[in-house]
Amino acid sequence: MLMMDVKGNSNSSSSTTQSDEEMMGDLRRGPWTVEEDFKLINYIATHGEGRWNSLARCAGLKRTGKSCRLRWLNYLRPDVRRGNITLEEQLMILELHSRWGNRWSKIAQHLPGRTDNEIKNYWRTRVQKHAKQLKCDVNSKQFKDTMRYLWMPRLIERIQAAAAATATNTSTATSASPVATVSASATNQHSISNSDVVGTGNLVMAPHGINGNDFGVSHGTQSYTPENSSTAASSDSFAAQVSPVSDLTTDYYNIPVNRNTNPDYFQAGQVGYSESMISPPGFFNHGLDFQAMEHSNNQWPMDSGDTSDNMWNLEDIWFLQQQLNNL
DNA sequence: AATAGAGCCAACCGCTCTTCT
DNA sequence: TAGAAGAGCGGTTGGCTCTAT
Repeated sequence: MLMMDVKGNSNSSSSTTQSDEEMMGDLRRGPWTVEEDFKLINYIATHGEGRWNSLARCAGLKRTGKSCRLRWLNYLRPDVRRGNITLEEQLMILELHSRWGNRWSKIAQHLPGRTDNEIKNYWRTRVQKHAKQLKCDVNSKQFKDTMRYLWMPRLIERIQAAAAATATNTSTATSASPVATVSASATNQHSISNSDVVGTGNLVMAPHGINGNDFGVSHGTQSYTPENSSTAASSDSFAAQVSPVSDLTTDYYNIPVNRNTNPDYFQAGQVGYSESMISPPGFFNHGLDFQAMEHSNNQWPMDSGDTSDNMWNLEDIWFLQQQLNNL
């Protein structure tokens, strides 16, 4: 599929550089074409990234450097992940956002393969939607408490369940295999209990991507063809490779040996979920039957990786609103 | 089957910070 | 040291897709 519309006339950004101005004559905007993607990929493969304005010129792209950079970082990079945000990633986003607010790029550093843009979009479309349903501001203390004391523990439970199911399946399906047996027991060994979640102080989240192959997604193996270009094909071509629900196994709950040089990565001993998610006194005593809620229906927000946009039913919303009113 | 509305996401905008000369 | 250019960030928007009616 070739282009499409070229919208707008000229870039009036205050940050527009002289180099940009020189290119203004026939600058392209809007969606990228397959040919443009090819040019950019091939040029970067040969010359590397950086110096985006000159890169755009030298690559023969009628785009601004900013546009090239954005396209590369958000879409064409070989290690960019696509597909649904997994439970683990949701949990990470909620936690990191509670720390840093809208520091999307900083949050993205802890979610390998995810871009700040993707995380930002996730937040705006999913999380803010739920805040709206609860009729409270996404930045309000009430909403933050709801995230911290309800959603995040809930996510951890779901992650546990998924891990246990994976272990069970692995064990059952290949019980004759000694390797599988070891794997399953290892998973059980590292599984966490509810008491960890609510405050025994043992749970520390390990950074993703330690081995570069987290979540069962093969990074950097996406070979580029016109067919899997964003404009030629939708992200489905990528999404098909990504399990909607993480195949999380043992590493996630390991106390990590800090193999990442990024000082911002969590380390054992730093505040973890267990410490940061202790329920405020009486929070769960306002009539919130967490387990009953789970069993009566499974329609929690961000309830699972493949149904992360589950809508709340009216009963849930009413129920949570009562909790918020009681805070 | 047609249409309206909502959801999603790629791309753009405008600003700030950093690097270079 | 100051100004220009480059890079990066967060906010916003436009259009495509999906879903409900």
